Amino acid sequence: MSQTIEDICNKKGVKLTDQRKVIAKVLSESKEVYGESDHPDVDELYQRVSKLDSKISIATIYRTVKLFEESGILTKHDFKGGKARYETLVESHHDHLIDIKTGEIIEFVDEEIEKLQKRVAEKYGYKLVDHKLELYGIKKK
Amino acid sequence: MSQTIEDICNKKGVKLTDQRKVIAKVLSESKEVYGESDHPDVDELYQRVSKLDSKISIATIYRTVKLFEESGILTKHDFKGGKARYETLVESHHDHLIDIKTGEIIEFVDEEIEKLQKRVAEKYGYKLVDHKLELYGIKKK
DNA sequence: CTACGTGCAAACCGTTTGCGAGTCC
DNA sequence: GGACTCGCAAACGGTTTGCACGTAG
Repeated sequence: MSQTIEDICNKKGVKLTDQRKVIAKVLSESKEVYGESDHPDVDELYQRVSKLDSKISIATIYRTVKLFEESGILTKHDFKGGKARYETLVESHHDHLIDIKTGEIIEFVDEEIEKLQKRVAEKYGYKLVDHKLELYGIKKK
Repeated sequence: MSQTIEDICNKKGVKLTDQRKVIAKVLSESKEVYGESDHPDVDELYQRVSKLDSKISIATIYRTVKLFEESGILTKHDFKGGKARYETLVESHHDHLIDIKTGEIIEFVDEEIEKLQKRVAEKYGYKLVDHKLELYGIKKK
């Protein structure tokens, strides 16, 4: 049922080169290997990819990541700290709760907030096409 | 009642040099001159400042903007597009609705969303210390 | 004299790009 | 052959920083 990155590439006519296959593999393994809330930046991806094929350049990572983003495989996040971070797109949309101490990320969905956002946009005469909600918190002991 | 940027600097022990006074002036005039939803980036600030004193370097703008941010005078936003944009801190918190066509920014507050955010954080055992909500929309005709 | 602020230019860092070489059809 | 992809190194753009020179106390 769930389609692989390779499936999506085929469907969209994106050529699957060896390098892209390696990157796709790293991406699809991300969540399993590195935890559910894995949001690697390009540098991290580069390092993970390098273990499988040390010949792949960081420029290719950048190009592929952009390509995958345009194909709807990845989403890009500009969290605090300059570096863009990526995650594989899942069918269900979610927002992020970020631990300001550890950087740990928790994904969540809140239907009520979603609805309210739409309503706010409409109140100002806009059609909501996208949104970003980030909560920053400290873990209670 | 409302304190000026200079007041805040005095209170915090931030030395008010000539350059900083000019930058403070530009900032406090921002909303009046350029509209309520003025969120200039460093480059824009530099240009506005240059009109008053062309000797002030862009490095000083960067340093002052960072200083003011730390003093709670400005807030920094990392909207889409690489450049950081700033706005003078107002007592009432608000979020942003951004027109993806024109870049126009509408500020809004929604108490209900605020409350829900707090609740979500708590659900995961976190104390909410900050948040960012950006809505991206298209104007309806 | 000491501490700090500034202007300038160089460095920095994440990201993009031009180019020559390679690959697939 | 033509279109595309890659690795490399250079370029880019926003931001920071080292340094020499003020300037204030």
